[in-house]
This record gives sequence, structure tokens and C-alpha cells, in this order.
Amino acid sequence: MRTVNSEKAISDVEQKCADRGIKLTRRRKEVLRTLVLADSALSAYEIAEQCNADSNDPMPAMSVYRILDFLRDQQFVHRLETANKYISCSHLSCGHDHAQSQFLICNECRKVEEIDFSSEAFSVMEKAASAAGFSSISPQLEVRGLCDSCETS
Amino acid sequence: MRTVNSEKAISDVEQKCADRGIKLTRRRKEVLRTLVLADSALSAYEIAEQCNADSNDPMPAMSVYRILDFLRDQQFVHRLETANKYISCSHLSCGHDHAQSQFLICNECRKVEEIDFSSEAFSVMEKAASAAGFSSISPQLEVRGLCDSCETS
DNA sequence: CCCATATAAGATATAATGTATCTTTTACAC
DNA sequence: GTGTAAAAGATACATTATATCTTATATGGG
Repeated sequence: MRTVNSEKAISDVEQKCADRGIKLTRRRKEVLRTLVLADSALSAYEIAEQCNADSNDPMPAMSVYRILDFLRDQQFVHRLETANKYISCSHLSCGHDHAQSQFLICNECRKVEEIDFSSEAFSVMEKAASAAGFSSISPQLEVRGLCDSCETS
Repeated sequence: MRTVNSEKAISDVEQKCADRGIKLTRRRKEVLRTLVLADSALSAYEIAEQCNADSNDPMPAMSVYRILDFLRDQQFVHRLETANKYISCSHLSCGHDHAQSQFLICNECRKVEEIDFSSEAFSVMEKAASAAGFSSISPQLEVRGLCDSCETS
């Protein structure tokens, strides 16, 4: 569990919500905390399960989906389209915007790294896309692969 | 419907199967033909539906999944992980291998283009991945975006 | 303080996608 | 023809997600 900066991340999110005039309700905080503490990306039903493990007030899966929509709108959480799973943004405590997000996903251990590709890589891709008749490309990119430790083992 | 070279593509696949000593059965050919004729990527259940529209011998969805596994093993078909859909390989009639496949997917009209990124783009990404602790990355890449005609409209 | 309103959450049903497993059929070598 | 292996059929179920209607909570204006 990534406990070290978790509470700071959550209070930073609370601050951001206050700034934006939106509410980080108890339920929303539960979902966010679960994702921030998780070692890996979680499915919506896994999130519900983990929330319910710690609490006697069960979180229905439907609420998780609604809350994930909210958290994604606010860029606190990302959806990994290739995995049907959700992960907290790695920039919860940063002051600036992170419109772009690129993920490396290990096919073996499912570890996920959120990285920043160089703008060079992005412009190379945009050029290729443009040549193929695509005028713009999404800032979220998911690249599957093998992490170093899974590669060697 | 992309009828022009469809029959050629299918007979080329038949030839490849013969060369590889594997069977392109009637059912497998039905699924492949459906994908080759399709204007867009299809879900497994859409494939079943389309096969059944033309035939009075119903294709169960489970068979579609099995056949898709086969066709993907043989690289005749790709699975779009970000869309949970399947699409025929655009190189069915090529003689050489296509271990790599990159897709541009329009978020608006769902059009899919299979392209070849420059090896330069790939090596830039590999470098970024390596810096983040990933020793190898998948040759299949899916990039979402907007195609020219959806962008302008 | 109380009510009206809006937002959030709860509850239920169901759709869409995919896997597991066992049985039956078909193709093919002998 | 018969035995074997591959393919297809059939059934059940798991997982992921959406639709919709109801109930609860918060918040601002009288």
C-alpha cells in the first residue's frame, strides 16, 4: 500500500475541490482513497469490494461507477481503456494541469506507470496520424509491455 | 461494404492456411468474411449477428470467440483493446509478416486506420519506456483521435 | 427555522462482453 | 470402417457497464 503520501494527496484533492466549488463527499473520498492506496489499477467492482472490506456501510457498484465518472471529469482518476480498470492520477498534488497522460502497463504483473512521453514522441505520432487522415490524437496513450522485473524473471 | 478486394483477401488467406497446414473451415471463413466486408470494427456479438443475418445456420457467439482466437493467432484479425472490437488485418494479401500493428481510431465515427508508425516513433517510445522501467513494449498500439472529416464537421 | 430545489446516493433491473466446461460432430489417417 | 484429434455446439456463468426510478442530503431564500 502506498501510504506515504496518500493522506497528503487526498487533502490536496479536497483543496482542489474547494477551489473548484465542487464537493468531495464521503463516498467520493472513499473511492479516491481506495485508488490512491491501491498497488495497482482496480476494476469498479474491485473498488466496491475494497471499500466494503473497511466499512459496514456497503458501497453499491453503481455508486462506484457514478463516482468514477465524477473523479475522471475532475482528472483525479484515469480509466485504462485496455484493461477496463481505474487508477488514481499520479499528479494529485501538482499545481498545474495534466491534460496528457501516458501509461505503461505490464502484461505480466499488471503494474502501471504513468509517464510523460517527450513532446517529440507525441509530435512524431501526430505527424504519422496526420498522414493517415487523422487531424488530432488523444492525449491518453496506453502502451502494453513488460516491466524490467517481469522481463528478467 | 468493402467488396472490391474482399474475395481476393479471403482466397489469399485460404492459401496462407494451406501453406501453414491449418484449416480455414466454413465457420472460420464466415467470421473472416464478415470482418473483411465490415466498414468498421465489430464486437464478437455483432459478428455473430451479421453471420446469422445471411445464413439459416446460426453461429453461436461462443464459436465466434473461439474463431476470433484462431484468426488472431494467425494474425488475420486484430483485437482493438480500447474498443473491445475486432477488425481484419489490413495486410491479408501481403506476403511478408506484420508483427507490428498500429491503429488510429476515430472517437466520433469509429473509423479505424491501420498504419505503420515510423520505426523512429517506436524507438522514441521504447526509450521513454526504458527510462520508466519497462524493458519491452507491445508492437500493437492504439491511438484514439478524430479523423479529418469528423474534425471539420 | 422551514421549505424548495438541486445534487448525490441507493436500489433494482438488465445489457454487453467474455470465459469455462462438457458434449457432439466432423475430418482424416490408418 | 474405426479410432483419434480438431472443431463446433450448448449451457452456464463471470465480469463490466448502463438505464432508470426512488430516496436522502445539502444548501440557499423566504
